Formats: sequence, C-alpha cells, structure tokens
Amino acid sequence: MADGSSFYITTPIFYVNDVPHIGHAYTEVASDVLARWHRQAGDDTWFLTGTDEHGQKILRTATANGVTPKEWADRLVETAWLPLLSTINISNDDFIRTTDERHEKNVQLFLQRLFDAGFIYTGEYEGFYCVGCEEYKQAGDLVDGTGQYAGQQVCAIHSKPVELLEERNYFFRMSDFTQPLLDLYESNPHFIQPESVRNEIIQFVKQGLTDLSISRQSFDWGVKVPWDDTHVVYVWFDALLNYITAAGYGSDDEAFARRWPGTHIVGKDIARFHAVIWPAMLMAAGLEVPKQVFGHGWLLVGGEKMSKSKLTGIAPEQITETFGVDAFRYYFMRAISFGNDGSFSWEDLAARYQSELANGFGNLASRIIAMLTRYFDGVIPSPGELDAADEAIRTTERRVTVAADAAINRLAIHEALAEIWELVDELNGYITIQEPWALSKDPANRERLGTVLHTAVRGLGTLAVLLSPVIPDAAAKLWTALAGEGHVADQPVRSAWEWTGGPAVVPLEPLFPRIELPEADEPAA
RNA sequence: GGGGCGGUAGCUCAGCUGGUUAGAGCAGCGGACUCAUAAUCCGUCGGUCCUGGGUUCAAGUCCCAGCCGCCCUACCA
Repeated sequence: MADGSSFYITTPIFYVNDVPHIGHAYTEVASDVLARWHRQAGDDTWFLTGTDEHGQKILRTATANGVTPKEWADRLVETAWLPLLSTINISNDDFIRTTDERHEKNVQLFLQRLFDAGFIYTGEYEGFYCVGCEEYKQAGDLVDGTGQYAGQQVCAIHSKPVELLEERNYFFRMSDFTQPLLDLYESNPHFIQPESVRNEIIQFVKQGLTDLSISRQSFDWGVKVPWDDTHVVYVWFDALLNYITAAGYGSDDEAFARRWPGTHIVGKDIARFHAVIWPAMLMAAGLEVPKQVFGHGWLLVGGEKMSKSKLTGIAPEQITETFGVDAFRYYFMRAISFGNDGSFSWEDLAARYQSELANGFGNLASRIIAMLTRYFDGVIPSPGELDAADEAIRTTERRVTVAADAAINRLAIHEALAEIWELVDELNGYITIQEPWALSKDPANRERLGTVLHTAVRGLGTLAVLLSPVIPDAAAKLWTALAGEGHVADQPVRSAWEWTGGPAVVPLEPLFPRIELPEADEPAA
C-alpha cells in the first residue's frame, strides 16, 4: 500500500434506537485505529460512520414519545451517538444519517437503476413480521409465548408477538447472484475475513440465494420507492447504501471514484448482509464490490455475548471515567485478537492497565524524561559512538515499525500492538542494563551517558509516533514533552524510527497514573 | 437435520503447510537494582495440549467417532 493510496473505511451505521454499549464502541475504535494509522501514513483516508434511522420500530417509539420520527432520531443522534464518538475519541471524516437528503435521494437513484435494469419485480409476500427485528420470521424462529403472551407465537429474540402481514412487495433478484458471489469469494479470498466468517458465508451462499423483498407497505417511515410512493425501502437495503451515498454516489462522481471501493468493518453477526446482499446489490447496479468485509468477533462478558436485547451491555463511560479514553482504546485493541471473540472483564482491564500502560509504557516515559532532566537539565545530548546495545535499539525500532504496519494492513491490530510493545519492553531492559544512574556518577562517562539517554529518548519518540493511532491523547502529551515538532498525529508512521530527537524535554505528568480501585466488586452492568 | 468456530499452564491467549525438551503475557515464588508511576531487570514454579481410536519414522498440528461451549441455517410443524 503506497503512500497516497485511497483508504476508505466504514463502520456499520448505528441503529439510533439502540443504547450505546462497548460493543458499538469496539467497532468504532478498531475502525478509528485503522483510519488514523493510514491517515498518519499519508494515505488518502476517509473514515465514515453514521446512523440508521428508518424503520417501523423507530416510528413506533417516536410516536410513543409524542414526537415525529425525525425529531426522535435527531434527539438520539444528539444525546447518544455523537457523544459516544467523542467519548472514545473517534476521528471520523464524515457522519451520515439515513435521513440525510444526500442519502435518501441517491437510494432512490440506485433503486431506479436496478429497476430499469430489470433486477426488481413485483411479488406477493405473506409472513410473520417481528417489529423488533424489522424482518419477517420463519416459523422456526418463533416460540410459544409465556406470561402475558401465553398461547401466542412470539419472536424468539424479542419474546413479543409477531404480526401476520400480507404485502405486495418489490423483490430484488438476488438469486441471480448466487454464482457470481461464489466466484467472487473464490477469486478474492480476502474479500471476507477472517476465515471463520468467510467459511460460514460461503456455505450459506452455496445453498442458493432466494430473492429479497426490498419494500414495505405497512408503514411509511423510510425512503419512498421512486416509482411507487406507497412503498418504502426495506431498512437493510436502505442502510447498506450509506456506504456509497456518503462517498459521493450520485452526487459527487469524482469523490466516489476516488474513494470507492471501501473496507467495511462489521460485527460478524451482520457480516452476511455485507458480504452477500450488499455485493449482490452493487453487482446489479454495475458498481464495484467492496474491497473487503471484515467481521470482527463479539465481546463476551462473563462468558456470554454482550447483548443489546439482554441487559449485559456496558456503557463506554463506565470504563472511560475510571481508566480514561486511551486505556479504553488500548485495552480492546490489545486484549482481543481482532476477528475473534474476546472476553471482557474488569480484572483483566485493570491488570493490563497497570502492567502494560502504567508500569510498561508510562513509567518508561517517566524514567527517561526524569533522567534527562536530572542529568542534562532536559537538554537532549548528542550521541557519541554507538555500541551494539544502542544499535540493537535502533534495529528494533525499525523492525517493529515495519512489522506493525504489515499487521495493520492485515487488520491484525492486536499484532501491531504486540510488535510495538516489544520496543517498550526492550527499552526498559536497555535502560536497566546500561544503568545511566551509575554512569552519571563518574564525569568520565559523560559521553556514554549522553549516548544512552539519546538512544532512549529517540525510542520514546518512535513509540509516540507508532502509538498515536491507538492512544492519541497520551501520544500527544508525550510528543509535547519531547518537544517534537508539529503534531504527533502528523508524523509519518511508516518511518517512525526516523525521529532524531528535539532540542530538549520538559517534565511530564504520568501518562497513565496508577489507579486505586475502590472495591473488588464491580457494579453490575 | 445441515453447516461454521472453539475446547492448550491459575487467568487471557499464540502455536502456518505434522518434526528437536509445547510458547507468551499476567498472576505466584526467589533474587538484583534504584532513574522512574513500590516501578524496572533477571531467574523460577506451573500443562494427561477435551476424550477415545487411527494414519505416520514422527501429531497439539492430519483422519474418524464422541463429549462440551458458542453461533449460522433448515425442517418438522
């Protein structure tokens, strides 16, 4: 991936009615780290997130709250979703709402093109519809109700009665794309990642695809079907199109050509929408399919999937208020192998904060800056001749930079951090072995002392540059203490080791202060 | 019913196309050191690699069966 190449990355758009929890935040942070890395590498980066605001469920909750659905969505965007982005320091370049005119207008454009091309036909549909799920249910998805719904069939997910609906709907000829999709997966093994998700999807598509009902007549909160305004577009069909309407489809051909195709980061539960329906839609429209669909794993809390339907959701603020934003970002990126499910626990979070951020990285910065301040009044000394140990540090700086960049390109964020941390650990070891405090006791060792601290502080600068995408606030503070030029987020990440040191350092407050945890018991979620 | 993923040290996890005494981090234990956020560094304890078969000169790593967990999907109705 050469500098200046286009990197367009997206998250799923938030369903506004959801309550933000760390699962949403996890997807956002992962995408944000990738975006920041590419941006800092000089790639033409565009990072999109946004909200999904149509559908019957939103219409109903809005009505129940005595406001219009648009007012309801506005309120949730303002009070829940935009605050979430700032809570976890997300650097999105754009925020699309499916109620934006740029979106609705071009959803219609897209649909009209599919219609004109013969990929849409009229059909009858009868089925059990769950408002909570926003979709029709097969009989097997239903269970016997209990309590107030005893005697009725209810949705297995929401435990609420389903409705028998009969509609004249418009259908998308998705079945035409069974083979083209299989060919796509075959010819481009990286289209769906990781492997586990890819296997799942291939098996699913091999069974053959059925046509997809893409309109609804039973309510009107959605994008009108352009040739029949008694129908609104199915919410998923509408939602998926955000990735191109935001990129300029139908409104800015130049921007669209430059950005598309993009990389989609999604949870594995919705990977199928993105790896099956979405590319089929694009193929039908004669557009390029996405560059990649990456389905990450779930956060497990107490061994169970964190669920928005159950009450295991944890609000991001619960974590950031105690540990800070950077720790939140670092923890989830480091502790979880991106693509696999990962266990969250307060104990693990606290342990990693302490050993890795406070004792490992934070303390490294403290000790180096303290010694420069103490022995050289903060002025960074010029190095003398480098010995093998000094050269080894330089070599490591280079090695981890290259390795981290390679890992990021594979979307292996956790591996990138593991690589970078090798430099953290090696620098701590280097200082312990070189014993600058011992060198300082004999003026004859003055040059050697300078060389050691010069080497160490350069390593610290390299770390600031490499870690800026993950822990932007701490990296910026450190960069300031090192008197680095400009902003750390503008330093070329792929040549992080090239920083040669500023003129002097200034004292630094602990980047990750020790945290005294109140009690062993944590509040239930 | 069909399918996917996982089951490796107390905990969280690595172990690619099978090959020396199965690894890391954390926790535990012992030691060194003092620049630093009682931090750092070194050493050390610790595993029937879910179970049972099989293939192979050689299996955590391949095959079969089973058990457990999570998930996708179907049908019966």
